[in-house]
Amino acid sequence: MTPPKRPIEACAASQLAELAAQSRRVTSYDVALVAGVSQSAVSRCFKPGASVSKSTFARVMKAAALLDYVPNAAARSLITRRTNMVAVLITNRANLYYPELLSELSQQLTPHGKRVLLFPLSGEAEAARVLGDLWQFQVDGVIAAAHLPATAVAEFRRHRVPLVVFNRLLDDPAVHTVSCDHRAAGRMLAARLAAAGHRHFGIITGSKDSVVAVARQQGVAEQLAELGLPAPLVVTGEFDYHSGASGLKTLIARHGGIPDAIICASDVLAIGCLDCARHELGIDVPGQLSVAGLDAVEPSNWLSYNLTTLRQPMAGMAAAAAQQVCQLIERPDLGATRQLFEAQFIEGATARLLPAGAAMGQPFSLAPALAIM
Amino acid sequence: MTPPKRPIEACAASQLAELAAQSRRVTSYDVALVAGVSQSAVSRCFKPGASVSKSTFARVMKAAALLDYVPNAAARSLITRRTNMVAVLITNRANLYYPELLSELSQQLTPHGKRVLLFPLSGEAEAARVLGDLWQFQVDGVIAAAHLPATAVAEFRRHRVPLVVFNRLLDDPAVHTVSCDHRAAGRMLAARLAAAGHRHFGIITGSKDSVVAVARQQGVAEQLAELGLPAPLVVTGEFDYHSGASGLKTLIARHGGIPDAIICASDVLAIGCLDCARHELGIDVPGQLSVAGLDAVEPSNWLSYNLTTLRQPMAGMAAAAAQQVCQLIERPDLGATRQLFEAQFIEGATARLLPAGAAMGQPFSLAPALAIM
DNA sequence: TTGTACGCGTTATCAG
DNA sequence: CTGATAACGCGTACAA
Repeated sequence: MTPPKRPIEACAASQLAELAAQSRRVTSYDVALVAGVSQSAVSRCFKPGASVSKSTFARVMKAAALLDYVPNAAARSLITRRTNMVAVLITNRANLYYPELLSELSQQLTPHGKRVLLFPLSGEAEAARVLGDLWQFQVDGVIAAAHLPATAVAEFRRHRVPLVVFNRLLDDPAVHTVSCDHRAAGRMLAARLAAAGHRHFGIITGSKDSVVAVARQQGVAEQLAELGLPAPLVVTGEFDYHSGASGLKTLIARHGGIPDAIICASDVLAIGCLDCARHELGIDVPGQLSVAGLDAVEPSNWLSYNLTTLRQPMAGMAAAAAQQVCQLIERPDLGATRQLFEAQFIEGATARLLPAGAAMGQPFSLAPALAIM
Repeated sequence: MTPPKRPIEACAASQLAELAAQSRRVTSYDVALVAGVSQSAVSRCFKPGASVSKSTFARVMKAAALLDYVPNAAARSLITRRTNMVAVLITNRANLYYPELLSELSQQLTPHGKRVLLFPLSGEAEAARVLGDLWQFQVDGVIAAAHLPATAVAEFRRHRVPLVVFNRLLDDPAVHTVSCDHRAAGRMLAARLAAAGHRHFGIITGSKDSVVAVARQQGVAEQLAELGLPAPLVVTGEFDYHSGASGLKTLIARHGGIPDAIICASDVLAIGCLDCARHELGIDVPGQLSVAGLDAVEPSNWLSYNLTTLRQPMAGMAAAAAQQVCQLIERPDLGATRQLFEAQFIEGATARLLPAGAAMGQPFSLAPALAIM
């Protein structure tokens, strides 16, 4: 195959014509023909760090540009066994309440050359079908920010797909995990509120299949028990604004009055509770009632709310998950790690609190509940 | 290749051992060997609507299950020229303010057997690199909910990738589009406010590269001009809560007092403006000032705000975009369509308004501005 | 209905 | 540094 005497442009034009006639797509072979080199030379030009001479590289790139050639990822991954895709399993809830999660994950994966393939999970029943799809795509790794059926982890292992579980702690310790320590967060919040003298706690939570909410609730209950305080009243609804309001009313009815503090399993619940207390029931928050959320979504720090809550370091967690899955893709046999992030306490103004650091042995007017400690 | 006399399970076990030894992955050929059929028979079993006998189908499926076989999408798409992936180009802004967009798109594409491959765009500079990546993946189609560079549309055409542009109207009429009619929405809002007697308008908008915001602002300005009202004062900031507050202060300074109505280019801006007016400046809304948003994100209908705003029918728009791109994938030569959706007016309680329908010729105490009409 | 043979577009190996 | 050749795993005419 001697280099054609005709100028490369003319050569490209005739090649394009032939391509159109046969309705083929542009391949590395076409580029090779136009550039007057072998097909493997073209391939090498598109592989970073391959050994190609300056001059052939230039010819090939020019030909490629003329023909609008791009390497076909499907063909490439057939042989490299890399698709450069990472699957993200995500529930609609996570999608709605942590919009930054997906952006962060994508942003963090891009520099590694990976793209996000989205697998939304609405219900548990869907999981099986979705996983079936998942294997077909031969993704390099998976980040699961959704509830997985019990058998799923074993399946990932069988199919040898690296898995990083996000924001939930499975029983299986051999699973790579990046999560906020929701139980510790619940404990911290309960401790801060108890220290400020609250005795009677209510909890408003969303549907029970949220592992995150359950862990938080556990933390709260544990801490209260250890402090010798009465067990919290628990009301379960959905995770929406309306459930915060109805939860508050139910709690008041069940407790026979306004409890001291209400902890909500999400900020949206807390805001619903807060609005209902202030605007509907005329309750003074935090004078008569302390309300705390758990999430620190954006509206929680708006002036109208200024919610007492806990912030998950979402960006950092997403970055860690991305990092972790990429590492796992390079070295699949790495031992399982559990990265636990600490929630950050946001004081806000919807709960009565002692100044930070005042809880321990300060000469402060201690509330009755503290005397028990 | 006669069917082995050994039970299929034993056959599968030895095959698996061999696979592990060579660290190959399970292929249709392995399944064929275990099931005692040809490779193409296996292929047919995984193609819906192919002609396979009941008995071979059963044998193949059993063998496949024993080996954990799934067809390799990369290899398949090499032949079929379908990757079953749809790229979604999305800005971080859209990601944050319309979290339901991605869920809806995924949900709507799933029944068509398509999955979403995510391409987030932070800045315009990134677009070129992202597009380069995009072609490699050979996606079946693209939904663009981000600003595209002027040359991009031509590139899509050259690469023969079906494109649906979401929520922005390009000049090129030959581009398939699904969008809310933002200009009409702006006009409607301005008209309603003008009808209720507002004369002096302010606009708080986000950065200028949001086509959506620009279109809305145009609509407002046009309508006011047609009604013979003074041109609105415009303040540009970011799209966040804080910019709403600072925008309000700037507007008051520039107007030399409180304007009659402020229209914000997004609900978050409006809420920032509202909170600042009420909590910081002590302005009575809507008594002294009407505030309107443009988006109807979830917080806008919370009791503390109850914002006057316009809702985009996001779910419907997402469904239409998904539908459109799928249709285009089947028939790429379809003529360009522009689907325009109408925004829904949400009265709320942050703007003084006439009862709906009262604007035209009703015996109503007309405000001064209306006399001009 | 089933099997044979080939091609999809690339990367990897190896000899020159 | 370059080119021939062999995979990669599957779908699909075509013949049986």
